Amino acid sequence: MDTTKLLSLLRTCSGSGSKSLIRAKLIHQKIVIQGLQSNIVLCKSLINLYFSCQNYDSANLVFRTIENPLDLSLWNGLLAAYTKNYMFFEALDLFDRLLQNPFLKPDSFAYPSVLKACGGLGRVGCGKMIHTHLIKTGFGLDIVVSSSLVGMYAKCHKFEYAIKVFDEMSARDMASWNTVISCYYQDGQADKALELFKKMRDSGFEPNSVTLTIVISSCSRLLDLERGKEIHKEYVKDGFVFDSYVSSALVDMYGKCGCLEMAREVFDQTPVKSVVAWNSMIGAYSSKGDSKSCIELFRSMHWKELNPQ
DNA sequence: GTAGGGTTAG
Repeated sequence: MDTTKLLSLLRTCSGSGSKSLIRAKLIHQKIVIQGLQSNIVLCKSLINLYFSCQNYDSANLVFRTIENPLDLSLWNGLLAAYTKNYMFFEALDLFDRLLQNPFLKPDSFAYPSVLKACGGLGRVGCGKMIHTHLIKTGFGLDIVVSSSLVGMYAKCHKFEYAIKVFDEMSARDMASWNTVISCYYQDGQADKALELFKKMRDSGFEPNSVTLTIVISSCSRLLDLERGKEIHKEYVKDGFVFDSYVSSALVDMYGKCGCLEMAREVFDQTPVKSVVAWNSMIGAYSSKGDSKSCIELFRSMHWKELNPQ
């Protein structure tokens, strides 16, 4: 069996569950038998497959078995896989090993994952060191890297630093704006978040579902029903199949503002209801003292085989 | 056919 065949096998094998894990191990075995355990493309695909099966030890083993892992994208892919799965210690550990490798240097694709790990662990000291390094190397000019810096400082509750980095960015994209709007929201400054939302639109950006989630939540926190309604009308199209984050935020906003009818309307229109949507709707009835509806919803939540948290 | 950042409640 050649590399192309193995690669297409790996690609059809996506998904989780025990079945695909067994298949992953079989393909892994074939790769080793053919002596292809240092083939970068195959290893990257196999590592991703093991991650989708949540078998992190095997993914790690694949990486460690590669004789000369001198391909940066392999490291960056593993770093991203770790942070995507909230394995922040593992990500920082891998980054350390990358720094120790005499033949490799981290590039602009490595830093976003590492900064996310720093933020996730609240390691602001580590984040600051990386910040200094980014200024020296020039990688901080990269829009994704600098947005990650903003996010890292915000996660570490260093909001002044976060805003400073954002203000100094020479170019911004949608995600940078979302990061800074979310930063104000996290800092308890929902009014500032809405202010930045306006600035974002004035700069020529149309909000996406991430933006809408944060600004609707900001309206909720400010109990600003009128503003929330406006945003709902203007940006969330009628009969549109809602994004589950946006619809949960809307249910919460209407519920908090005491507008039960609208909360229920959005809730009923949401095809795939998240746990947050259920909790927000139940919370809305609860705040009105309507325990009958609370219990009714709680029962149908179980009926839908959704586990309450 | 390569690898990166941003989202909701309690």
